[in-house]
Amino acid sequence: MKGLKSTRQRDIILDCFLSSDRHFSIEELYLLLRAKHPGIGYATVYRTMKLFAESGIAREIQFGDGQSRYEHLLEGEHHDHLVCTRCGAIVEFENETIEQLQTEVARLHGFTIVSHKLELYGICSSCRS
Amino acid sequence: MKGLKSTRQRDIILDCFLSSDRHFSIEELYLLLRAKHPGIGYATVYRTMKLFAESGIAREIQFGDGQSRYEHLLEGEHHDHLVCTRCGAIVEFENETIEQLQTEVARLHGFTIVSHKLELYGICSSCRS
DNA sequence: TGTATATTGAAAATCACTTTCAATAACGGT
DNA sequence: ACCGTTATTGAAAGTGATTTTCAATATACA
Repeated sequence: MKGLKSTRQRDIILDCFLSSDRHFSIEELYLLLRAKHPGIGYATVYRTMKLFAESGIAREIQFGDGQSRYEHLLEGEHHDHLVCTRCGAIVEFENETIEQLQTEVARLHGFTIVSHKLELYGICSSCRS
Repeated sequence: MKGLKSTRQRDIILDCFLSSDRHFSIEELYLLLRAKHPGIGYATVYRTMKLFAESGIAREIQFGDGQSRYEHLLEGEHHDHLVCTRCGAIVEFENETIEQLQTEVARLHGFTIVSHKLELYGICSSCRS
């Protein structure tokens, strides 16, 4: 891993983080970790996830609920999110056409895009029925 | 204004907010206000902007810098943002095709969209040169 | 194995907001 | 204009998420 020491805590956190597809908040991850490994500190989870984000293993996302969440970031993969505002369900999607249009819009305004954030908020089918 | 009492403070804040096209953070707005009107309190600015957002005069936006910002919200108007990560410049844009594609993506996943957030982060032309 | 350096956990600190509460100001009726 | 009711205000205290501090401990490498 990119210049990071391998420590017991980091191994445990990475393991837990990778073993689920959830979009973890630190709080959730911390509680889950504590269940199996009572010794791990709050600050360590924060620090470690931040580190993972910096080294490209994880991506930090915010859905406006006041907490940062982290998701896996696989090589070169990119996706956006659909968020159900009723039950909190999160669906990932990719749309190449939208991405192209974004680049085009940016170009028209003289910007070179580095990254983007697209989130669609709505009601999922099970909440609607 | 929608059931809101007109007070000296609200008039001043609204005036200041509307007199600029900036995407104000509360902090910025507060400091600007203090210059002319030393008596206005921090909490009042927070409360008032939140109120403006609820009554449809302003829209709250977040660019991931940890602070909420507010922009004017004109009747039924909607736009997204290009943000320069170097100088912080913000450009607004609209793209009907992207909006349509979003609705389509949501439909495919069984979602009914209520709102969305699209932000493009990059480097603007003057920062690039 | 020794040692320089990084990491850890607990607690305190910070940051952006929100709430509390007593004082003050608006609004509506008279 | 005056009064009473109710909303709004400012200062300070409180929140909740995240960060920092610091002494103790663990890791990597000579």
